[in-house]
Amino acid sequence: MNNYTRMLREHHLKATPQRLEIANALDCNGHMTIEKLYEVMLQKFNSISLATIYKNINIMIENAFIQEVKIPNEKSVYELSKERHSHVVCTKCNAIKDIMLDLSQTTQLASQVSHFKIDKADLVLSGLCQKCQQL
Amino acid sequence: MNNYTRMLREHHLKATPQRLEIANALDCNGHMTIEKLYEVMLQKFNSISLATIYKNINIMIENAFIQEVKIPNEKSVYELSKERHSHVVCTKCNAIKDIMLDLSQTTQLASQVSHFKIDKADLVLSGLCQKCQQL
DNA sequence: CTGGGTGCAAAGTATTTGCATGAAC
DNA sequence: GTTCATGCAAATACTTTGCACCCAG
Repeated sequence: MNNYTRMLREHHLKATPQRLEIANALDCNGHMTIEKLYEVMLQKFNSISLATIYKNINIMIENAFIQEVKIPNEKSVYELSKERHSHVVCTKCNAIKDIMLDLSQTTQLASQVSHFKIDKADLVLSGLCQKCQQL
Repeated sequence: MNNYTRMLREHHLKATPQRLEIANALDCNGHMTIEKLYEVMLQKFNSISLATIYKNINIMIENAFIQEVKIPNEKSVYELSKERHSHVVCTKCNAIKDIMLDLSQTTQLASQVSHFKIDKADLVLSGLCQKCQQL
């Protein structure tokens, strides 16, 4: 039993070939739009349906196997669930990078000011990646 | 010439009655979905078209008169442009609160780690508002 | 076996576009 | 007067659903 099979089962998901490939694609590419994922999946399953992609993305989100990342001015991308992290995106080439930042201070302060009980912080930083700065 | 007229013109937008009402609605309600905005607009303009809403929302975003706020698991909301701020959202009742947080340290650190030139930080904190915590 | 996943087609929802008319400046 | 906004209808894009068949466990 391979890794992805185990990972899927831990999230109460049957390990079908299609799902294994979604897991693999997201693992290799880091962040993918639905569109891009469909494109990649078509190479392995020439008759896969977009409906299958959507159904799987949805159930995988429900079961916390993957996460949706909403990005300003761009389509959402999806990534395998992992340790909490933030995202840096390039507004020119759309590159996306994961970044570990300690937001506990900020979150705590926000909690005091707003009187909310906060349990999640989604931060997306936008700018220019190293390459695009040079152009 | 009223305030909204001036504000619209500063953003190179003609001040039509429909646009003035969009500005007013967003100003009064703080954050609105397309759907909610359409609903409110219908009360003042019984034959307004959804297309008009979309066209205006889009051009207002292009001209930085308003901003889109993308929220995890929810529809996007729109707000008048103002000083940079973060958002706290209640996962139970969907309330949204603006909050001023200093993210300069975080942004600077992110910049060093990622080698990106960062010019924007979008932070959405999710949790329970004061009321929903008590239920 | 049995429950649930797949692909297909169709339906549903969301958003954009083209065009004739009308209003802002 | 000229430019651009509006409303309507149609087109396009995006996402979900129903169903017959098939596969993972």
